[in-house]
Amino acid sequence: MKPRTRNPEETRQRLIDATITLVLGQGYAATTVDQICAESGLTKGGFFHHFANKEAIGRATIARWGEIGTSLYSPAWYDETSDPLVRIGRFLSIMAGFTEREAICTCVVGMMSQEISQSHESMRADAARELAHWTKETARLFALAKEKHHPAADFDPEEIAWFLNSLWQGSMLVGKATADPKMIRRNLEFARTWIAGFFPENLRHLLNA
Amino acid sequence: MKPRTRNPEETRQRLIDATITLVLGQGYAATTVDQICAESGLTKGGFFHHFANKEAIGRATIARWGEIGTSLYSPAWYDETSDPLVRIGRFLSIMAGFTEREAICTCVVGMMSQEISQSHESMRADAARELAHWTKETARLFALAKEKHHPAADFDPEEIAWFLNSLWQGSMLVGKATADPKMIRRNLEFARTWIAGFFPENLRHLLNA
Amino acid sequence: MKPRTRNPEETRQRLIDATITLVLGQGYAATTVDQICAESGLTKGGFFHHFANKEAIGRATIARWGEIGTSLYSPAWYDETSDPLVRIGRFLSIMAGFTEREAICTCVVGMMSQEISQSHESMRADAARELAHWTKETARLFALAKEKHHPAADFDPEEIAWFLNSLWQGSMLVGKATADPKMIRRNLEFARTWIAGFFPENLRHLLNA
Amino acid sequence: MKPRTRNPEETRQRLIDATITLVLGQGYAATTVDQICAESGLTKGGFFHHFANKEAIGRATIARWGEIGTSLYSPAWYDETSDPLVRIGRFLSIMAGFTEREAICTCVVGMMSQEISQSHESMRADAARELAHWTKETARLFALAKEKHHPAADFDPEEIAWFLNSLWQGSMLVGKATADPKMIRRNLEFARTWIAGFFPENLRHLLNA
DNA sequence: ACGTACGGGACCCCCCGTTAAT
DNA sequence: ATTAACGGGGGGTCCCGTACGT
Repeated sequence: MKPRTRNPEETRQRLIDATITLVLGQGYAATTVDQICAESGLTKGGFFHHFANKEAIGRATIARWGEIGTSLYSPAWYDETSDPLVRIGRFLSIMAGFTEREAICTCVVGMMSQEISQSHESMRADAARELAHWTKETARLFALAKEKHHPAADFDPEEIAWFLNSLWQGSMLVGKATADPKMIRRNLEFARTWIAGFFPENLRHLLNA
Repeated sequence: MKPRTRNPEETRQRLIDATITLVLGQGYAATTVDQICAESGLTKGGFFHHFANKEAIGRATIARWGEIGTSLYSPAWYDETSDPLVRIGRFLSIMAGFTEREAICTCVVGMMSQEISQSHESMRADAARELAHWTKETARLFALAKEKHHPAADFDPEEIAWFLNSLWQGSMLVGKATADPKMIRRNLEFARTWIAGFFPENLRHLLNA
Repeated sequence: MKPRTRNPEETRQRLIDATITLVLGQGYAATTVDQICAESGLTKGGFFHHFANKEAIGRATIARWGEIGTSLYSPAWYDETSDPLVRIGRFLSIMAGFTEREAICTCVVGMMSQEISQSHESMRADAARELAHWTKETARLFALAKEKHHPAADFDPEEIAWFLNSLWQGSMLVGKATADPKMIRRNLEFARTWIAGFFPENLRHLLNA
Repeated sequence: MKPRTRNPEETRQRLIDATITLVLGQGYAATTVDQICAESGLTKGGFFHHFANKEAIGRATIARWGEIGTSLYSPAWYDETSDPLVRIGRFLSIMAGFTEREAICTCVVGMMSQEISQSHESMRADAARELAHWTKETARLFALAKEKHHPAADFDPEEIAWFLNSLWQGSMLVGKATADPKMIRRNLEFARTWIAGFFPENLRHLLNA
């Protein structure tokens, strides 16, 4: 009966982190509030002090995953000193690295999108926002590259970014089902050479930095 | 109080079809046996006569989805009279057509993979098998094309097929979250030109048949 | 794991009877589905097979109480052979007898009305219907008496019946709070003499049969 | 984060007033401490500073309702200058007026009695005390009238008062269920003529003042 | 005096699965 | 082959009360 921490913000984080872990493993619907509580050492009474309902923590989890992604990709997205092509290359490498670092290579936003897009409109919108954010930042890299280096073939940065996003999400999905992370990396290498095709030959090596 | 049909096989199909509908809309975990019964006009007792448990119908649903896919793609996969490149082109068009025909463009296997791959090993294996089947048939087209037409650049048919599969799954996922099927079709067009790049220029028009 | 009875109608009755007991003791809101189950030897799974939700059994309980009342009052309400005044007198005696027979003299409909009339419209309507039924049957007795015996003072049978209903409900309420059933009987005797006042002196003895 | 008022007594009143509002609408059991806090703009901590538990505010609410009643009826109960019969008439008119003033014509004490009389002995006693107080003050009027005007028929002031109390409580109960306040007023008029019957004809007009 | 964070428990509902009956 | 009745056990929500700050 002792409040163990007097740090509500940290408790909130613990709850969200637990949710991330659980959702990555089994999805949103299969994740129960009890599990979240057990994982984060809280009781349900405590849980519902921080989140009005399960959907609330679902949305918070999506938002948190967005932040995690941003910090993961920031060496590519926000390093304004390097050449855009270098940053694109680094971006692909970050994703490839992700497949090696994590036990299960999955995306919370991707997982939840599938389950809830028809049934929980507000969560779907949240997920869509995160995907759009990812795409926008990625598209910005392509726009910069297009501006700086006259591309061999014209392209729309946004369309390329959506293509990459889809490939990435799908690769994680299929990779999880087949339990084959190597395939994910191969897909990313295909993407790298495909992107290279848009730029003059003498610059393509920048993508491999 | 009287059995309404004396056609058990049809009843089984009704149950599976109901499950497909429900899973496409809300995923596997959120789909309840009661909902399946309601959707197919049966009661619990009837359900458990045909399927030992929820997982059993899950597996049957995955298998059924595989059959649906096979019949969907068969004009491309099994038309041995046409040129492989024509069949590849047709294959892409079938997928593009799918985005227009269906209210929600989704794949049962893709959806279930996400949710159950860590928690239900046998279902994961089933899903993986279906994905592998898709890939194998698709890879066969690429192998035939490679055999018939000397490709401009070498490639591994299987790797290409996994790439396509991933892109397709990811496009459906992202398309559902963003509610943007046009993007799916754009992604498929990117794939078409990317594939074209592997073959000599004078043959590429075959992909657009 | 053995279904103890194969008599669903009886099970339903057991549930309703348990609800009556519990509601009489503590009201509707304080009565839990668990208590109802414990009292009737069923599990919650069983309960929700018979009733969609708590409100459903609430409504069934109101209806059942109406039936109980009807059979209680039927010697007065439906004995078409006796003089109306005799039947009115018998009616009052039935109520008075009720205060002696029952451990707690209370009315389910009256209790539930109080709690739910602002919050559960459909239940309120059910309760109102039962009260109106009671009044209608009672008013019919007064109408018969008025028709047969020219009353000393004119009166509206319905108004008298509502008055009696209110007095009866209020007496039970106050009697419960003060734990004084004798007061209820005194109130009913006041009512008897008040009613007597409407009829010629030489007939008044009929009310005391 | 700062105590908004430095007036604890007023806060206590706000809590009780909120409880009155809520109990009138939905009863005691259905009223939660959280609702009381929300209604009075306080938090749980504040609530439990003023009241040890839910029962404590229940008892305070009963007491407060008694005070409200006293001030409501004081023009009849405590105007020692007027004739007792005039005061009795006024008393009935006050009740009739209550049915017109209030959106829902209900009595907190009556409502709570029903719910808690079997389960919360101390609250039942409180409610009984309030009902007895009401009766005592009312009985005093009848005793005064009996003393001053030799009644046509003998009566026990207390018994009459309990009768009136029961009728009043029951009328509010039934009136709420049937959503018919006019009936309540009709019942009170019946009571008025019934009371009149105890006094000589030439004095009865005093009751209609 | 009052707010916030939390514990512990229960409430309603429902879910998956079994058994007996038809 | 299909149904109805029921068991057992969560699942999400909320409720009452406490501990601890301010």
